[in-house]
Amino acid sequence: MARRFRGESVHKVDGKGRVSIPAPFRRVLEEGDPDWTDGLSPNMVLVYGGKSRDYIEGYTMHSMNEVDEQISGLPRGSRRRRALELMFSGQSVQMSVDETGRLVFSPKLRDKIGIKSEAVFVATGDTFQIWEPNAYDTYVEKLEDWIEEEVEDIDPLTLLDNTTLDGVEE
Amino acid sequence: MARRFRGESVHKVDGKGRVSIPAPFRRVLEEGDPDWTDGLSPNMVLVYGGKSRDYIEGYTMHSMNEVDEQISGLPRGSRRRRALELMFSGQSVQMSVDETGRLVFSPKLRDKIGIKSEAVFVATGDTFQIWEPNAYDTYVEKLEDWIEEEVEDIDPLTLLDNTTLDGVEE
DNA sequence: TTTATTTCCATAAATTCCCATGGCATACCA
DNA sequence: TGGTATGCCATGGGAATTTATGGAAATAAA
Repeated sequence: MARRFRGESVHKVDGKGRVSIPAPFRRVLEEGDPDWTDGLSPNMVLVYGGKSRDYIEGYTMHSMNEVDEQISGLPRGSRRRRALELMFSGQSVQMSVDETGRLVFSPKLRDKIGIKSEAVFVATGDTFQIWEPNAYDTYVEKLEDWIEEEVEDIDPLTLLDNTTLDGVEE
Repeated sequence: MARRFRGESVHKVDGKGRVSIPAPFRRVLEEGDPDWTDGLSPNMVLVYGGKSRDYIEGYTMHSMNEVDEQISGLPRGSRRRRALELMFSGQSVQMSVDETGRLVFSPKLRDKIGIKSEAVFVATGDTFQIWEPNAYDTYVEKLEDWIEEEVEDIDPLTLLDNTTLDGVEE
C-alpha cells in the first residue's frame, strides 16, 4: 500500500491564490506520481465537484488513476458512470506543484469553498481535503460531538467494533 | 502477536520540543515498522485527536496500518468513517525517531496535553500514551480509586472476569 | 498596453542534522 | 574482586537545511 496522507495544517492564501502544500503531503504526492523523479515537482489532481461538498479533494496521480479505472469499468452511458465522470473528469483539475511547493487556486476554486486568506489541509487516507478554516472548524466540532455521544468509552476505536454499529448513516 | 509496549517513564522535553523515547519502546517501534532495518530509525504515528482525551497516543506503523485498513473497510462518506478518518488520519502525525532516539513535539502537540518540561510515557499494549505528568498522576489516582470500590476482592485480576463487568466509566 | 499568469529571487522562522557530555550498567581484566 | 574499559541512554547546543510566505520580474493573454 502506498504511503498515506497524514495530519492537518493551515496555510496562507495570497492575493494570487498561491498556497503552500504541507511538506509531508508533498512527499506523498511525489511518491504517488509515476512520472515523478527527484528534483521535479509532482503532478496531482484537485476535484471540486459535488454540489454539497464544502471542500476540495486532492488526489495523487496514482489514486486518481485508480478511480478512473474503476469508472471505466462501469457500463458506458449509465447514469452512474456519467455522474462519476462529471465529478472526477469534468469537475477536476490536474496541476503540478511549483518549485517552492505551492499550487495556485483559481478564483473558481476559491469561490467553491469560500476561501479568502487561509486554507486548511486535512489528510483522509489516500486523499486529502482543503477547507475554508471556519467551515472546517464547524465540521470538526460536529463530528467530535457525534463521537462524544456515540462513544461512551474514551476510545473512538470502539467505533471500529461492529457491535457498536447501529447501521445507519446520513 | 507483535511485541508489546511495557512500562512507564518520565522524560525531559527541551525548548525545541525534543523528547527521548524510552529505549524499550524504541525496540517495539523498530519491530513494528515494516520498513525498518538495523541502523535505521523507525517510523511511528502520534494521534492527538479526541476532544476529551488528555493524552497523545503512539502507534507502531504496523498497528496504525491495521487501523487504517479497518477504516477503509467502512462505507465511504459514512459519518462513522469520517469521524475515524478525522481522528486517525487528520489529527495525527507520522514521524520518525531521530538518530539519538528522540522525537519532536510540535507546539500544537504540546498544547494539546499541556506539556511543558516533562512528559510521561505509558505502555498500553500495542500502543502507548504520552501525558503531562500531573495529569497522569490525577488519572492514575482516579483509576485506582475506581478499582478500590469496584473490586471487593484484593486481586484486580478479577476484572478480567466478564461477570464482574457492568460497563461503567469514570 | 492593461490585466492576468507564471518564474524567479528573497528571507524569517521552523525543523533537522551533527556533534558533545555526563550517567549508568555491564563486560573485561589483571 | 576492585578497578577500568565499553557502550547505550538521556539530554544539550549549535550549524545547516527546509518551509512557508512575500514580492518583483518576465511572459502570456486579452
